[in-house]
Amino acid sequence: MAYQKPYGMHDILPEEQPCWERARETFRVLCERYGFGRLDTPVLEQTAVFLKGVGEGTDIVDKEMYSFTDKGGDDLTLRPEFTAGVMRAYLEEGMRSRPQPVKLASIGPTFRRDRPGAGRYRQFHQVNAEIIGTEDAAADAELVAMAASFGAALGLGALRVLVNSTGCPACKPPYLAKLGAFLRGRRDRLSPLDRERVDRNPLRVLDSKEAETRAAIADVPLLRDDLCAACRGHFAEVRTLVARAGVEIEEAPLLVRGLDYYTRTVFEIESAAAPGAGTLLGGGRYDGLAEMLDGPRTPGAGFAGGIERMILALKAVERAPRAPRAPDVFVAYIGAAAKEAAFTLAEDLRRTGISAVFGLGDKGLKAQMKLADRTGAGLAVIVGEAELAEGKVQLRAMNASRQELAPLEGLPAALAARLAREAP
RNA sequence: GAGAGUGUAGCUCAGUUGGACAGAGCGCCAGGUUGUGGCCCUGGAGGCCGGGAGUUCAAAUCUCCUCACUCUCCCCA
Repeated sequence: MAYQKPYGMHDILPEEQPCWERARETFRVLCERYGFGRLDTPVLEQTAVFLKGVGEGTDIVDKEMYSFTDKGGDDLTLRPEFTAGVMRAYLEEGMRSRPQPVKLASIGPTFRRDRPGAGRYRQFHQVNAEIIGTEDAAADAELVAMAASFGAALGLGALRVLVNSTGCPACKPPYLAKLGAFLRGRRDRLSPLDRERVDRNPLRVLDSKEAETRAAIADVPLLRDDLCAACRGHFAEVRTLVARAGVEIEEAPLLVRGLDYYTRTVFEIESAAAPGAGTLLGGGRYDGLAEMLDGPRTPGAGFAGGIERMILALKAVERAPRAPRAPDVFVAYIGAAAKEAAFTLAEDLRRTGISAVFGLGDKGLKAQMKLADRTGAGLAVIVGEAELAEGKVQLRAMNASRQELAPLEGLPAALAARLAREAP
């Protein structure tokens, strides 16, 4: 093979597109229903947007970004996530002067240079929704409910919705000090990997999957018990509202997320049926993000979902994915003299709104009919020189193997009527 | 970044203790019907056996390196 796709990236072939369209369309409908406006930001941002927004010290910034200097000397980075760029746009485009909060939804490719695995790619696609400009716990609740609805509407089956609060600048630092002291006290009982994390990123030790660590920290102090009154109340309201919305949640006191900007609510949704697919959707509140980007204090919350992962989960639940849409009509012809008339007919059909595939390739009728069969078209129009002389064509119903003569004149309109009648 | 496994035609895979031109099924193309698909029959195209180096009289088969994929870990979507 001469050339290969970049490591960890993938081609999305035509037969996979129905799943993708379903994911995109489901998200679009949901955004409309929840009142989100669509925002498209550049795939590239100034590197500083992510350095400041996502945070130095996070895995994403330290080792997973695709950064480069362009020919003009600008430091640019392929977005590893949406939120920082969306906030940058919110600030730069003056969205502070719109009615608050502003609800923004995005969808597109994101890039992280980590080790590829199942449902994990270096270029992957996310859906993203942000509510910027309010601290209201109802915003958090709405996002959790929306993320869960998205999974349900896609048909992902049973989901686990994990929710936690990571506190605020008032209650988190004291807790971190307490946690650090606790962990340092039993550093020798932690796994080697977690020993290093004690100083670098103590919160991450909490959701460690290493057995020895889990055993060692069974009685670790939880932030849940040390939240300040405001955070405690906020978290309680989020849980109540989500529950009222009929979404079942699990409190996950050990859940932390790897991005610096999270405050208060964090949540993750995974498939109960396909736990191997990893986190399907995840998000939380980021009241400090705007200030990290040198903007005025602006609260916000959001979530992102990995489309590849959701499709993976979808396939685990439903094994007969929708087939790509077949054309309505295949247009075949016999003899060079009929080619022009057939080609013109195909164009006329398309202008009438009928999907038509023309028998490309100067093939014989047999080969064209075989192609017609493979495309799945329900109807074939055969333009033959003999019939053409009388202004007629053959109209063949592929499934029924029946065919009849039909006038070429007005055929598009006649077929449109016929297809409308046969449609469910 | 760490560990393990896999890599033969577009796809799914055979290929015996290293031995002569590398195979099957499906798919693709063509013919069997001057102008008709699905089933059947016949034929054809398509592989430097992931790539490179080495061992050997001889390598798809053994060794090393490299690339890609899969699965854990890490991290997350």
